[in-house]
Order: sequence, then C-alpha cells, then structure tokens
Amino acid sequence: MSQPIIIHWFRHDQRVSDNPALTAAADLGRVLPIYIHDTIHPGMHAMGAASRVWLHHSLADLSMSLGGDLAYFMGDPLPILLDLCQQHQVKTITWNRCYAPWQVTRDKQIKTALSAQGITVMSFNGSLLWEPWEVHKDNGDPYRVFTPFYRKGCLQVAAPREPLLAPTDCETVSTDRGLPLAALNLLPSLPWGEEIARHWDFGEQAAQRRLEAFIVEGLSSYKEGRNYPAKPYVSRLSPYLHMGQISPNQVWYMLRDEGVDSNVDHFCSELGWREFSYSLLYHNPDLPTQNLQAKFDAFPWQDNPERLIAWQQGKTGIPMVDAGMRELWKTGYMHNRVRMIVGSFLVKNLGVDWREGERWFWDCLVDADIANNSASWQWIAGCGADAAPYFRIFNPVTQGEKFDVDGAYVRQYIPELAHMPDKYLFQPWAAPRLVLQEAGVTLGTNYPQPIVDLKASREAALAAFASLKES
DNA sequence: TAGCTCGTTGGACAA
DNA sequence: TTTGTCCAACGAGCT
Repeated sequence: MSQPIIIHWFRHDQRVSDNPALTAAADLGRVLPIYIHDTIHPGMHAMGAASRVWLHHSLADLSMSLGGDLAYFMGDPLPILLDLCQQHQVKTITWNRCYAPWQVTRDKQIKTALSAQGITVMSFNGSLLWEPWEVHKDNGDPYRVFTPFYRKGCLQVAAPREPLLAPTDCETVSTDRGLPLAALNLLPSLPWGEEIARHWDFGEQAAQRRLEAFIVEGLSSYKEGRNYPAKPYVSRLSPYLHMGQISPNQVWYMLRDEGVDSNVDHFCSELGWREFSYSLLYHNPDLPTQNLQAKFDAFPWQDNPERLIAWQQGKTGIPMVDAGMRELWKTGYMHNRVRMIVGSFLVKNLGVDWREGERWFWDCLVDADIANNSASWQWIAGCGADAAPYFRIFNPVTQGEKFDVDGAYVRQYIPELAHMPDKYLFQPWAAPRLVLQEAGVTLGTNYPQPIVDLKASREAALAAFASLKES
C-alpha cells in the first residue's frame, strides 16, 4: 500500500531546509505542498503591494525546489483544505505557526473545524527562536522592557532550537485542483513592481547567499557599521526572514559558528528585537492600531494630508528624509537608521499620527512585518514598550552629517543634489545663493523648500508631548 | 522589602 | 572643537 498523503500548508515558511512542519510531513508520508492566498481574513492588514511582489517571486522559486508540485489556491482556507482532504483522502495537515492576531484566530478555528472532520493538524514553530508564550517574567507577566526580555527571558532560559537539514526523502505529489501562480494576481500592473524586483534575488538559495555575503562583508564591522546607510554592513535579511526563505535559527547558528564577538552578539540581539516585537504583539493583539501607552490616546496629532503626501513621495525638502523615502519607493527597503530618522520626522516634526507611517511602510516594504512594523512605529512615536523618550527627536541634518559622512546615500537617491558641497548637502536651504547656483539647485523648482522648520517643529513637538504629562 | 541602578539607536547648550 | 549635563519617569532586576 502506498504512503498516505500529508498536506503541508506553506505560509511564512517558504523554504525546504529547517522547516519543522515540512520535515514532519515528509516523515509521515507523501507530501502535497500547497499555498493559499487568503483573501478573507486579513482585513486591513492584507499583504501590502511590495510584499505581494516578494511573495510572487518567492513562490515561483519554492515551487521549483518542490519539483513543480506546489499547488496555489486563493480564497477562504477552510473549504479549500476540506475539499483537498476529501479529494486526496488526507487525514493529516502540517503547518508552521503564524503570529498575526488574525492568523492566530483563523488557525484556531480551522484546527477545530478540521478536527471535527477527523483531520489532524500538526503545528510547529518555524519562524521564532522562542515562542512568545514561553518568555515571561518570574511572576508570569510578559516583559515590557527589551533588555531583561532578551537577557533573562530568552538567553537564560533555553538555547534556540538547532536548525534541521532539508528532508532527504521528501516525496511530493501534486493536485489538479490548484490555480496557476498568475491567477493569485500578486503583481501590480504598474512597472513599479518590476523596479522593486530588480533590487533583489528571491528564494531560499538567495537567502543563504545573502547571509554568506553578509558574513564576509558586513559582520566584522556590524556593531558600528550598521549605522551607516551607504555602507554594506547590514544584513538585508529582513524580507527573507519575514517570508521564511531563511529561519532565524539558521541565521543564529551560522553567525555563532563564526565565533562569538561583540558584532555577533549585537546581530543576535537584533534577532532578539524581532522576538520582542512578536512577544509584544502576542500579548497585545491591538499593537498595530492602538497606542500601547493609553495616555497617548489624547495626543493632538495633526491631520495634514499635504505633509503626509510630501513625506511619502520624498519631497519634504529635508534631504536625509527624502533620500530614505525614495529608497523605500525604489527598492522596497530602507536602512534601519534611516527608518528611525524618517519615522521621527513624520511623527515629531510633522506631528502626523504614527499609524499613517505604519500604513505606508506596510504597503511599500518588502519586509513589511506586522509585529516589527507596529512595534517599531510605536517605539519611535514614544507610545510603545521601552520607547524612545519624548525628548529624543532625531535631527535629520545632524544625523546626515554623522552617518552619511560623505553624502553618498543622499546623493544616490537625490541626484538633483549630487553637486551640492558636503557642507550644505543635508540643509540646502542654508546654502548661499551662489553655492546653490553652482550646484544647479533651485529650491522650490528642482528640489523642494523644506515643508517645515526643524527647530520650530521640534519645539512644538516637545510642547505637545509635555501636554500629555499634565493631562 | 526597600533602595538602588539601569535602560538600542539623541539633541541642545554651556563650559 | 570637544565634553558633560540635562531633558522624565518608571519598570525590571539586583542586592
């Protein structure tokens, strides 16, 4: 008698190696690999446009590594799963857990409904180093400060699971009930999607190559170098981690094999921040929409669509901010320090609600991740856990002078400022007329005047934050 | 249990 | 030019 068919439902685990649920499926029988584009449950956090581009290419790659047997579906997962189980006499489904609140609710319902039909679901941890419910204070409460969360809650409790090799004896089968990949309609009609795709290599092998390249060119300078957006000292692994082309466990152990020094420790603590975000989300399902600190509900945000649009389009007239926003639009990615600079600018200098920034990032980032994105926006706005103090307002001029010393980053994304001398590159409005003329810059014509005065808006923000304290 | 120290990412200003 | 101090307040963890 032939082996039973086990469905493995790929979600944020789009890889063959270190995939606990896929390995379990392969151990039990022949594997029917599927992907379901859920169009019913995500609500306002339906995947953004850049993530969909990433997903499309990632699925195409995954399908190849499964011998073309990956089957695509679209719609409501439960009836799709029930139909497949009936069609192929399937009694077991495996998946790796997802942690967005809507996914947690959905998966629970699906598990219950399938179990009522005599179908067993086996779920695994394939995307976090520590399960969010396993990390807590001695009294059982969740941590709200990163350092004790990571040092005591994570590091002192258990080492992360060691990564698994790809299953050697994984026999896959196909179904004729799936859709072609193109039918999922993930790619935008705009050429923008192709532009984004040009900046990345997709798939599991590409993720491994990215990690290896980072180890060679970035790791030994990571701790300091990670602050310089024009330098190759950051890993750029975030989109691969998000969609699961690589697991944090694989990254963790690959880096530690290099020998633990302060650079490796620092990078691992960044993985720790990812875990912290997931812990916050797990314990606060409203994190993407509600201020973690309720006193911020009274904050006097400005409703100013023109300013928001200028920020989104990289036309604020503040070079460091515009460079970041244009990097995002062009590549689907933004260097982490620049994310903090543009975030601080939107929230504190423009006075716009952090949720507007969260939404824009959600749509434009190839690594858009519900936990990281909402936790980080709350952090920069000051309303989150372990948040930046209200008086910590990034000055985009100073930040540029410190971290884009030779101006390479700004000049890359704002070619109209390419000939500005370093002295005025980060504040062209302060340049003498002759300097602007020689650089070919006419403010208000080929580069905007600043939409806000940095000093005055900083003081207004401090006053607004102080008003919270009194109320 | 009380008291103490510390906390991812900064800026402005005075000396 | 560089360095020290202040800008809050509070949770976590240590002694």
